[in-house]
Amino acid sequence: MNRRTYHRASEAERREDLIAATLDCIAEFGIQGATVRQIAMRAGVTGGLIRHYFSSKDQMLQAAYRKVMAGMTEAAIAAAIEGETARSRLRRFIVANVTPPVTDPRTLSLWAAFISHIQIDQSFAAIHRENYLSFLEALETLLSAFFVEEKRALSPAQCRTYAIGVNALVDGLWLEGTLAADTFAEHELAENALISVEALLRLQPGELSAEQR
Amino acid sequence: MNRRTYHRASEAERREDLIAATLDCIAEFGIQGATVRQIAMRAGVTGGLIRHYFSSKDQMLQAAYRKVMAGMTEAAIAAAIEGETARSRLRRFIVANVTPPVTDPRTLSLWAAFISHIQIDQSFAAIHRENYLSFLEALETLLSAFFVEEKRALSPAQCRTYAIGVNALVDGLWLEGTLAADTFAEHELAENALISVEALLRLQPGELSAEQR
DNA sequence: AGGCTTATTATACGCTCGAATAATTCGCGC
DNA sequence: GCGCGAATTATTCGAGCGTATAATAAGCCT
Repeated sequence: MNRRTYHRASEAERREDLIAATLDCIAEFGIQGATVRQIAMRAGVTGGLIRHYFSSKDQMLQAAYRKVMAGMTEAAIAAAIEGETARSRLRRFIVANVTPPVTDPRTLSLWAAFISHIQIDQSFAAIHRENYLSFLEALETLLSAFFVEEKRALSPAQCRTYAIGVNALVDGLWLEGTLAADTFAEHELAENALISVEALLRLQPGELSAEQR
Repeated sequence: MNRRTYHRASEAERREDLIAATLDCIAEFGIQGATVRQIAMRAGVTGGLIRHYFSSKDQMLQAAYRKVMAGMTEAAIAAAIEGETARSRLRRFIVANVTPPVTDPRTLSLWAAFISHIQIDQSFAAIHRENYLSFLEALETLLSAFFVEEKRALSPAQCRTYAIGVNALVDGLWLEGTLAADTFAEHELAENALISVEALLRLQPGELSAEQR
């Protein structure tokens, strides 16, 4: 009757491990293949432990969804705040969203798996909405600061319209660039993104895309 | 021992029914809920029949994926060819892609479910690639004809870059508009799409978006 | 150092899954 | 109108699912 020896981990640590394992399984085998047993094996524990940390498998999936979305927006925002001017911050934000690690087949696969569950489970819809709005707001803030810096007057409504358009463009390029990654060279996508955004905002060519000003 | 009475259908008819039932199940219960038994029940047959028409459940899923994608592109192309000028055809194509039935939560849910399987199963990747390229080509053709009509010289490379950008924008607006449908009024999205595309192509305001010219 | 809490393992249960096979009934060709 | 091929149903199988519960060992506290 030799039981497995094991290590007692802290709650935060263990939860994180389980969520990471969940994402690994979804990315590798799809949401169908992310079974309690597979996830537990990946995390190096036995299946029963999952129910000790999450009241159901579904709750664990929701936590995993939050993790994916947080990772994506945080990466972009982290890149943005490094910029010194509003122009640079906007530029960095856009580029980060069409550059690894955000453009990553695994990330896309995870994102899509959860998106397809929005219709089925309202809890996922709420998580999506939360993240969508916060992303849109971040973009709107960057845009508005940029226009102030450029001394260009812009109504809030106009700014919002721009934010929606830029958001769509960035999302779309992210999709294209990740799904057809082999079609685009590394920075080709980023260049296209900057040129497209500056056109969208009716800026002068180079006003946003040029390396230095 | 009363067996169910049944109707012998033609192969094409039966396959179509089964695929439609498959999509219904995926949309309603997710890809996890699209089980052989559920699908069969939805189609009004028994489970065994599926294996009579498809060598495996996976093959049926692939056929279903093709169906979804074909439906989306066909709807947009059908709208486009009704236009009398190149401008009108481009305009119609764009609007169709951000208007029902293309912008439909069910369609999005199906699309996302399959996208998330691209990484897992190469067969799905091939189907995606096929459709992406054909969509991009259709868009490129429309754009190129439009620029000819406008007597604006454009290198093929420039045209391709535009096609990639417009494709991204349309995809992104489709995503946003469907996922946050309640945020946008019916034609708000279409208007935004036209205005954004005309900015992207560096056209004069109204050159594409205005109702009449 | 030894007891107590509890994180973790182990095992079992009832259900549903995709697939295979056998039995039946439909409907076309003659 | 009947026989025969094949479309369809019915039934079965082993595997794997999520969950529940009991047994166990890890490691902090005093």
